[in-house]
Amino acid sequence: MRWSKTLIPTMKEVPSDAEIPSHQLMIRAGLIRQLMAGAYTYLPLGWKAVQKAAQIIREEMGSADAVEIHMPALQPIELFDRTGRNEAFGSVLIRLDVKRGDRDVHMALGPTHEEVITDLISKQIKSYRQLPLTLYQIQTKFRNEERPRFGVLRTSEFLMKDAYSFGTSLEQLNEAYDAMYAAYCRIFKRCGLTYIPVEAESGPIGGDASHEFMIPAENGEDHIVYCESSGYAANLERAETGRSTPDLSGSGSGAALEKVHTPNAGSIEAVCKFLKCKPEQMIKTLIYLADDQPVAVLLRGDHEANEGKIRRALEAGSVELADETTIKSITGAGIGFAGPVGLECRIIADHDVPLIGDAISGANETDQHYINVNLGRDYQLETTYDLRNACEGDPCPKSGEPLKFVHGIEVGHVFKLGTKYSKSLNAVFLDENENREPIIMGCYGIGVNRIVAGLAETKHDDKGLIWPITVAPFEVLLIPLNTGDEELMQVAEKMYADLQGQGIDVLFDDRAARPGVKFNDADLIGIPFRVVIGGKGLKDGVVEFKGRTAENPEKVPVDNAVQYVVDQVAAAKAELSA
RNA sequence: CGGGAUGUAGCGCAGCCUGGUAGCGCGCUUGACUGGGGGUCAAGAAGUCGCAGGUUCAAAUCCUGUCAUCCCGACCA
Repeated sequence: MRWSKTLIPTMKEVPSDAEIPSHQLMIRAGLIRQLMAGAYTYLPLGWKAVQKAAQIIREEMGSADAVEIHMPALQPIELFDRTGRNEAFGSVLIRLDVKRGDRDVHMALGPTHEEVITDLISKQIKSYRQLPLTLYQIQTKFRNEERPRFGVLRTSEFLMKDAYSFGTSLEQLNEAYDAMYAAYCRIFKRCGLTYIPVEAESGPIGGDASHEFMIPAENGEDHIVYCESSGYAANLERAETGRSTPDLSGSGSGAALEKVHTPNAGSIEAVCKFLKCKPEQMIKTLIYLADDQPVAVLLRGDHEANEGKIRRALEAGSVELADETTIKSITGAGIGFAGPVGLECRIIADHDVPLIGDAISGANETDQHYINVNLGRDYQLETTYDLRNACEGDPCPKSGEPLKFVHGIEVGHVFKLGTKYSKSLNAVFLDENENREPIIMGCYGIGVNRIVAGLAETKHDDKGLIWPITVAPFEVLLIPLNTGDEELMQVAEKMYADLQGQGIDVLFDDRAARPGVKFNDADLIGIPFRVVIGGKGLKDGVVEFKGRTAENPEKVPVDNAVQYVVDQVAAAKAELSA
């Protein structure tokens, strides 16, 4: 491709709307332009990078025996009604009511494709002999994000690879899952990404049924909890702690329980300000409804409740925070004044609660708190659970070493779905004994845009992008320094043609711009290899070859240059092969 | 959806407080010089000051409303 024939609008200045490096660089390097909040046009360089990532995904899906199809973005709302997700998606689902003659057609722009593909399979698969099967597509997904942000990392319209596996048994599901997991590792390695597979919230199947693939990055929205010595890694929702139930015989100094007036102090923060104490000194009492039964959950004041853990501890199907009426009827007080002392409902506590001596808690009376609350004397516990989000420094569940935290960008998610969709959409097969069974499904997503944005976010220096050769929009940037020099241009044109002839993806900077402009643009757009043809070098019969991150260029004889570049490109690719 | 900020030329910004001819840098066009890390000189083009209403002799500037974008939070199958 000739620079003069394509559109690469590079920018010297940082756009004011872009905060994080990937957003700034993708705009400055001419990869993307914003149309509106959460919707971006991919310009030639950006789109080529996306296509290269997509091609790697296709190759690895193929190796894992997944087959590509293409499903509509337009989907009938009725399918979402059948799975209950019309309601569950809420405002995230973009609904369209379209007139056709005298009737309204209700549809949605697909936020994902479980419904569509399960519907397809329910009609096409009848026998266990047709399974297992894994299908995938690369499609634009539409989600009405409440708050699109971080450039291309969170948008309302994005390109996703989604694969779905269909099997007759858990064994088949596990095989498909493992194949996808392995394929994902190969994909992200080939894309040159630094990634961590982490355990994620797994829903109804439990166990190791879900992993997310994260790119560690300061600006990532997800929180990863990990342990260096055991290799344990999980997202914050999922991460367990290695804490255990402490001594439950009693706590505190023996100071007398005392009720204090705390007017309008219904939050941890307000109570701390009023009583001049720290949140760590408080017992936070949250009233939940677990399968419609009220339960009080005790946590240390500075800790965050984890509803997944609470649900599992209670062995409940669903848990949600109780409404104000329920709280009043159980505690006898307004919101913010619940406490364990004298509370007449089931109470479960986090491991850290018994360790708080002379604690402060609500008195189950509006505008009243207790101080010097102690286990054994003032309230009782039979055991404790892990009910809160992990904190930095908590013991690792495997090694007991302190857990560390890092932010991450989620680029992939593999998930064992089970029969949620096959049951609601009647996707069943006939087994060997003529029994009708629901198909067991898995789903596996990759955010294609996020591969590109994640690379931009994590692979750059102060001059610009640094692409891995596999995803780089071009492999080689060929720069003739003086386009007015006919002799030089003849050499350059020949090299351009020869490199293309060797299968090298080369961008030819044929602009009549000054060297400084070309060099700075070259660094900004981050093509892995740069070949410079200049008048001085040519007199000595050499051109300059430089890797994007190399300190200095190497001089290569003109006659060997093409072969040299071909070898370097091959070597760089080999380094990233899975 | 709560909190905060910003809309002036393609990009980055000043001007607004204290109303009175629309500014700067980069980029763009033309010409000359120049030619290995965003060069110099000269001459240009380009803006309904986000939009609507109001106050005023007069509004980029003051007032009201509205739209858009960004940031923090809530949300994110």
